[in-house]
Amino acid sequence: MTEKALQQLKTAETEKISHLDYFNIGITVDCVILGYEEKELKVQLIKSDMQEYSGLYSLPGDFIRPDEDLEAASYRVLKEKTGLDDVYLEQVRTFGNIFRHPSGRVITVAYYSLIDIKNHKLQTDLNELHWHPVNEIKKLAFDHKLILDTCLHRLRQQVMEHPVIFNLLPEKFSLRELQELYEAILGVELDRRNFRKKISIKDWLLDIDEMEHNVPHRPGKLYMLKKQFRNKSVKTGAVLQFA
Amino acid sequence: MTEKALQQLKTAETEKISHLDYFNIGITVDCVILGYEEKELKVQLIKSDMQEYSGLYSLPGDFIRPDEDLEAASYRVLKEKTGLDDVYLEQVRTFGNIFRHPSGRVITVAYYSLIDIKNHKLQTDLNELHWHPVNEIKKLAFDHKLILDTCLHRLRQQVMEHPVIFNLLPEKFSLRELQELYEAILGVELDRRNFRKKISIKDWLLDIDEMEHNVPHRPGKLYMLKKQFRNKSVKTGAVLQFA
DNA sequence: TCAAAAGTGTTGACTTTACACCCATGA
DNA sequence: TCATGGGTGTAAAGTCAACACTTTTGA
Repeated sequence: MTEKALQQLKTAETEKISHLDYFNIGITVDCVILGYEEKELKVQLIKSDMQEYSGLYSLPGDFIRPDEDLEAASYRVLKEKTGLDDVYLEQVRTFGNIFRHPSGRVITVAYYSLIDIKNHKLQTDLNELHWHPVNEIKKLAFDHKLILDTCLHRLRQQVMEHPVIFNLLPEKFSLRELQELYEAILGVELDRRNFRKKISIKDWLLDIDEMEHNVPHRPGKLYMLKKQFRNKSVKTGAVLQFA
Repeated sequence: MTEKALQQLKTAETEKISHLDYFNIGITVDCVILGYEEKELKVQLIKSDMQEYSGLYSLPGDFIRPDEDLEAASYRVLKEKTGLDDVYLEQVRTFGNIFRHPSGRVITVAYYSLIDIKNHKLQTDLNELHWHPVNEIKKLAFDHKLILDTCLHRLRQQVMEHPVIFNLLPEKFSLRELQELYEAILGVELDRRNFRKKISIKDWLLDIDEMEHNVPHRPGKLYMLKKQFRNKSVKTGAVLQFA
């Protein structure tokens, strides 16, 4: 490369200046925080504090700080809203329609996370966030209904392929609880015998030789997810298919 | 809601001002433009014009304009680089590590698109973009190798579930070409008889009663993708599984 | 003793895989 | 006539879906 050609190359410094005009789009993360309780999938929502969407709920989110990674921003939102940090978190999609936010041009990166609602460290009264059954949500502020639906769609794909669903359950759970959770997420009924066969083939579970307590019927065995499958984001794995 | 409470709600106008500090992150789209030629999957790359990455290739991309949607930005990049507009395009993931770009904080939304290289409208000499076989790419500027790999991973998922692969082929193609393309993308060898059976079950193809020409062997029949499957982005569909 | 859920196998239907021969064409 | 790929079916293995009865516990 000649010296002249070298001079014509942009440097980080010159490009920074020439592109300053474009540094005027806001960028946020929005978190679809999902939990499971009373046989229902629930999501954390907050009353929108924008006049334009007064009365509607919205997803928790925040602007990304210039010195923070995308994942760090969504972990920060999660930590601020739930008090939890060691949670499953996954990027789903970025939403950037021009008029999606009344304050101006704001592009948002959507994440979903899976929470064990019964976790004793979970603090949802820190804020004005509350759990809402996802099946009862008809309308949200901004494009948050679309974001929620996109995350739920992704979640359905993920639970069929990876052992992520366990992030929604307590450490110890029965096969009935697990099956009911699959049914809640997928919106189908599953055959108990076939379900147990398929789960057993996966070899995800550890039989801890404990039983349920305080159930008004014959107690079931309790299981834990094997350590090697306790991931906080998806890498790879085999496919799980139900009838 | 009381009048006082109403006054405490943010308006779009007040929020815009309070958040101005955050409007200092650059946001771009990067396009993984894929084509298929000589039994190889290829991607369009340009010599990086940044001194920091001198000698390396990078993906085409550009800053998103404040008045343009994400998809519009990636279509614009595509149109500028290839001259094509009616192409398959899909968002894959957003990359936003703090130091991914030497010019400053730049978050990029990655898209991949599928191009018929033999399309007569394709103009790749408009720019300094050229086709590179994806299997020969070891290193790219920025985090573009990671972006490329992520897109290829998504592409492999998509071709198993949706009839998107046809965007890489000419309008009329033989079953051999189609099978070789699947093999190139998935990196596996497929059994010819089983492949044809599975494709036939999908009922994606129209037998147009034409034959190949100028092949040094018995010519095969030509097919077209049925109109109802000619989508320029993925919606839904059944799963295709190979041996 | 009743209600509720736990736990457990088999069969038939379907899907997937492995595999080989003759045919049509161009060189 | 040779080389190349086109075109086609079957059988065995594996997977999936449907289905019922006995057991255990708490109330």
